[in-house]
Amino acid sequence: MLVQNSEAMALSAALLAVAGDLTRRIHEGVAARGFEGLRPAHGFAFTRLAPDGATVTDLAAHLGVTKQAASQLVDELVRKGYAERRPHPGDARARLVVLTEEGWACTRAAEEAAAEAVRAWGEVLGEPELRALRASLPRIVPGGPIRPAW
Amino acid sequence: MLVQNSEAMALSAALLAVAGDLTRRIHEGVAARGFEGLRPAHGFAFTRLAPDGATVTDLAAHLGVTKQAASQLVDELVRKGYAERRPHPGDARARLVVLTEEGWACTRAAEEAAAEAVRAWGEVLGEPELRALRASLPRIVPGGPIRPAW
DNA sequence: AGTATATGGTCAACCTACTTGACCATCAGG
DNA sequence: CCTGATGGTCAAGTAGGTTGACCATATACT
Repeated sequence: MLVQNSEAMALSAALLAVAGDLTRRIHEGVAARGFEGLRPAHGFAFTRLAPDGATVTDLAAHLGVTKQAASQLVDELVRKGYAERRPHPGDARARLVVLTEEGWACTRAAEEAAAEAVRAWGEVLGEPELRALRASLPRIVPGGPIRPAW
Repeated sequence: MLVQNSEAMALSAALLAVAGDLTRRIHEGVAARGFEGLRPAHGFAFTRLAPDGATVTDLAAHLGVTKQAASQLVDELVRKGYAERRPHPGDARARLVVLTEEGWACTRAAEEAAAEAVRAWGEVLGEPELRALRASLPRIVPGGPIRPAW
């Protein structure tokens, strides 16, 4: 029992360390590609806006914050030229927030940075272990929202 | 290349989702065991204080914040009865922050909550995959500090 | 149709965790 | 001893979030 708990803590600590490292690497990689003044929270917003845009309320639910906070975040993205608010087709109350071309470029930069980080893992672990990770992790929290958690 | 990037994103997203889920489960598990009013950041502080205590400056470095912020966090832990400041043996400037008995109880609660979460993973993945995870993850960021990262 | 209620969004005020800057006490090296 | 570096706190400012009030539009119910 004591051993089991300490094993669980070791696994948990390693996971959180890797997650922290990944977040930092993506953030730095994005900044290094010229997209500055962005925080990780913006990245999580991008993942929701990317496909077809989203409403402020959708975004708030995705990020786990109030819609007021989400609205402020959108303000910031709009001010910096990464997103824009358009009228919502089929609901005059709502507004559809979509990425600008600059927003898409930033999304691609984040993907490149993530790929770099994952390549670094591959060099340490080797291909088979990396594939095992790729197979295991998505099964743990299947539909899990990707958002800041602490 | 496009495939590689999107694979990397899928792996990254899964990892962040698992990390977020783990953080949430530990937090809720600790609260469910009667330790309320604690944020995840406090947990990260506990992991540093646990062995033999630490100075405020040590703690600040561990958490990646200023020593003033660390000091405020210690104030809070002291006020809630989880830690206490003692004179530092061998350095009259410094003060050693150590866990109280309540602090140790909370640490054990966090370990139990983490063990519960990991057990849930085991039920989804099966023992072999879980062991593979336990073997792989610590190799990615060997000495990585466990701290909030976004 | 007509009213009532729910929903999307914003404005304003407040809260909290963190920062920067100044400062004091103590340590360590000449 | 001085002198600079280090551990720690106090005070004030900032950033990102919250709660609460409010308007416009959509949806449901007679």
